[in-house]
Amino acid sequence: MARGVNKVILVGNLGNDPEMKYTQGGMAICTLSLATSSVRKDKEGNQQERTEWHRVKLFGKLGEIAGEYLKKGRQVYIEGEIRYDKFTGQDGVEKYFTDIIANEMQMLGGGGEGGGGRSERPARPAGGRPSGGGDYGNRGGGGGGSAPQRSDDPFPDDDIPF
Amino acid sequence: MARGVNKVILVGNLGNDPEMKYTQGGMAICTLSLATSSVRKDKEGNQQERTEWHRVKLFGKLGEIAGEYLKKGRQVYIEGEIRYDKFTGQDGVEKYFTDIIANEMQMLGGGGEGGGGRSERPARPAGGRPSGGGDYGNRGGGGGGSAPQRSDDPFPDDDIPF
Amino acid sequence: MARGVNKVILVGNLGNDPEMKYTQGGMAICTLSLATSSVRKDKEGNQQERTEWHRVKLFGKLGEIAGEYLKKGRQVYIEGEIRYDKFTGQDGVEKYFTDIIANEMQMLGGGGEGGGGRSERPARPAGGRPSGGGDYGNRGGGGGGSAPQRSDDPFPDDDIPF
Amino acid sequence: MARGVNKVILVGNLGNDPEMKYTQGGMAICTLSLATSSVRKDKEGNQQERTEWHRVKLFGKLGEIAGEYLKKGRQVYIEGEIRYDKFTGQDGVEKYFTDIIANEMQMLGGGGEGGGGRSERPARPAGGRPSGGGDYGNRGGGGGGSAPQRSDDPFPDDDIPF
DNA sequence: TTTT
DNA sequence: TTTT
Repeated sequence: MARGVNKVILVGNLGNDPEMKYTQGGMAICTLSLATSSVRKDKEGNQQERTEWHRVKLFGKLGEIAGEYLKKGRQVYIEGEIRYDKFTGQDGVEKYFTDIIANEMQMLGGGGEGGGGRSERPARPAGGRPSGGGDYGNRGGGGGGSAPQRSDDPFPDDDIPF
Repeated sequence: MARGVNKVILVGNLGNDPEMKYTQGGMAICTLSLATSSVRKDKEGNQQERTEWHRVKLFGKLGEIAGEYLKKGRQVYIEGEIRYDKFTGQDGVEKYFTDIIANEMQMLGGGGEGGGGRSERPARPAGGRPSGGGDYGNRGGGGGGSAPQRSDDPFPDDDIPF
Repeated sequence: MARGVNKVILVGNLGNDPEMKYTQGGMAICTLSLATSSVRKDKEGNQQERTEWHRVKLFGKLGEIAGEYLKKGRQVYIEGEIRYDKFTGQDGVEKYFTDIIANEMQMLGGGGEGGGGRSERPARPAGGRPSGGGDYGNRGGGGGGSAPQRSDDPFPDDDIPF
Repeated sequence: MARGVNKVILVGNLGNDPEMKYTQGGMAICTLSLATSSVRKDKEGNQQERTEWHRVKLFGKLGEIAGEYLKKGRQVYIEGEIRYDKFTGQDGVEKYFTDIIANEMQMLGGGGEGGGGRSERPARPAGGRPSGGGDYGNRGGGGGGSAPQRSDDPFPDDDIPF
């Protein structure tokens, strides 16, 4: 449920390979550094390029897929929401972070499913449980089997003609 | 899962009260007629208004909420996807329909929960099944509530669009 | 200006080469056939694929770029709005069309600028005037030269820090 | 022009009246504090509400309209892009800011044009220049010059924060 | 058929 | 700091 809309849509390229972490419960947390750039003219009429680097987080099953298939340089579509966080460091200084919490991801430019091949990174650490379960960032995360790559399903029940 | 992105975002006003139907399995199908209009200048520089009427469908729990709380004239935010359908009438003529299949809905302009009050329309026909937990939009679904249910012909009435 | 929001975001692949037409005033009208598909499980648990074919129109400068650089099979990002039209044929039968009127386009998957090379299609017919002018579908469409590939500019004036 | 997509869509309520500033050139800069909140269940199954406060900036004509018509508490639709900035304070400490740069705005919930009445704040400071035609959002702009341009290396690699 |  |  929501009071309001907080939606982000990004198409960009990865500046680095994905970074993987796992919660104690074994849930994947994948962090991407994603560049979107645009060109405009400044006051003197010169071309000016500006790049925004987005910190994108993908949780659970979606994070695992991202960690397996994405690599530095790849182009990706991300849909999610903005989350602002504040931490106070040991030095007592407050630090602010802005993350994009993804709820959908699409690899672009071909190579979709098997395309470039999986990375060598292990998909999950020993001891992790089969994901899916106790998600806390990923809305939905289909309990069951398949890997929908999206956590919104417009068809809640399945007796809909398809 | 998806190969591609098909996303629609609408903010508009209802031209009529929602229309409710139910599958044999008891799933709600709510249809909205939603207006979005824009003004531009034509070649002569005159203000020209144009209104698009979107046919929006909401299924399941989301459809029930829409049917209960929305009314003619209300402003609403819809997120969903475009679906094109073709039916051949008894006269052999093909008919084309474009629907927006909603996966998120937000009532706008206050009155959200108790606001204008529920409509008098019955929320569900006799025999319908109870409809699970309370959540706008249906990211995820799964987990808690109602079980999927089979119906032999999910769309008994639906060879009559509109 | 608008009373409401009517926004579409698509990522898909072209089913065909772009079709080009030109108004009497010389403005380009480019039509794309764009596929977005999704996979779900039906009631029996089988994978079911469904593809939507969107008819996308790009006007003016944006249409010329599309006509030059896009080709059958290419993946593209489109942002625009839905427009419903009704025509009555010579047989007296009403026909309905749904178009996506693009206001932004991004070629995906590399090959952006020079990528696969321009198509052989002429960019503009003899006698056409240098485009840009008499737009009727394209909001904005910079009168003069430049090729912004987007018609929204968040920086209306240029004394903005960049 | 853009290499990538950086798009934000927000529907929320203003936490305060808009703040207006003006550049030396007289261009308006309107800053909004916009709340979007969502409710989910935490691990214990309790309802947890979380609110994000977005800092939204609107420039030029759009900023003037926002400054005149918006007020604390009003609900608004914003479309724009994310911009990350870093400033170094006089104390030598780096500070990070995330702004949403709006390119479209829609007041929601009625009261659109004359609704609540204009605020008492002056619309523009003395010396400001007049600010062009009247249109919400600013599709269009453009006019001027240059051709698309390639940048040699769009991805200067990995001097990326985070 | 809505809304401002 | 908003809203329901």
